[in-house]
Amino acid sequence: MVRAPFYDKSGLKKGAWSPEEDDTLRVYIEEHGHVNWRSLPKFAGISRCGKSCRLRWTNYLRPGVKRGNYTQQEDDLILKLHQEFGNKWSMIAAKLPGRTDNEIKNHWNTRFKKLAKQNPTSSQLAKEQPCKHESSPTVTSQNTELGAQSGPKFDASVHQILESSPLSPETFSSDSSSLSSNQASASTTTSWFNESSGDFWTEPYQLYVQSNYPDNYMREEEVLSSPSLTFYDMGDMDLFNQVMPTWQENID
DNA sequence: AAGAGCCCCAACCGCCTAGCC
DNA sequence: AGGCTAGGCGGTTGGGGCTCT
Repeated sequence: MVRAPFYDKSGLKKGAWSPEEDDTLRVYIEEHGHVNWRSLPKFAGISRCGKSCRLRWTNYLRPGVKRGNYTQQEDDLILKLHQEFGNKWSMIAAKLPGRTDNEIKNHWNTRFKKLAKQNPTSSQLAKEQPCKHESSPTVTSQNTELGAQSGPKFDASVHQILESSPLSPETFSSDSSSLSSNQASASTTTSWFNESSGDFWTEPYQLYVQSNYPDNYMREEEVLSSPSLTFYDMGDMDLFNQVMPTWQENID
């Protein structure tokens, strides 16, 4: 499951954490806090880099960290927040008490790969319907490229789902992703949306939103009133539409 | 039963940003 | 203003466990 422990050139331990190391780190942080991660391992007597300690603490040892089994509310909320924030896992995690960005990221990746695989209609749609981002030449060329590179149907459906994701073009390209480059393509995407017609695209977003979250979750109105709910949120409705039925079935 | 392939997730890596000098 | 450092973030990888054949 995890990498086998080993020591790097500088003598720092890497790979899986032992229970003893966990205890040492937990006890030290509970007693002294974590003012300086870089010097923490030295004072705590752990042969790890500070970064590794921070990660272990935030993702595993920190009190209140929930593990496994996502509730339907959490799944729904992750979907919703991903529409707003894209792959900003830390921002999504901030709205999900007890969940870490790393865990949500893993959950999203594995869950959506699985769902995309289970939903053959999405790959069918990719063939039969023009890509909704077609107005963007850059994205279109990338789609073609990706389609050629990846053979299996599975990949096509995954790509289609992820293309609908806010950051998808850049995320899937070989270039590094950035918000600004996404925002740069906003105008083309928006123009596509404005030109489109049909019930689906005019359906209110609320249709897909459950309003019965506990108070500690982000409230629906908070999401809807968010100024960042712009072009890509509506673009992501495609993703939502494809995945939600399967998602719900799996949960039920 | 056993080998192959896939899934899942902890951990790592590289980059970016904020803060300090 | 520019360089340095530490912390944080998102993407990727490694490998044990699970499922399939």
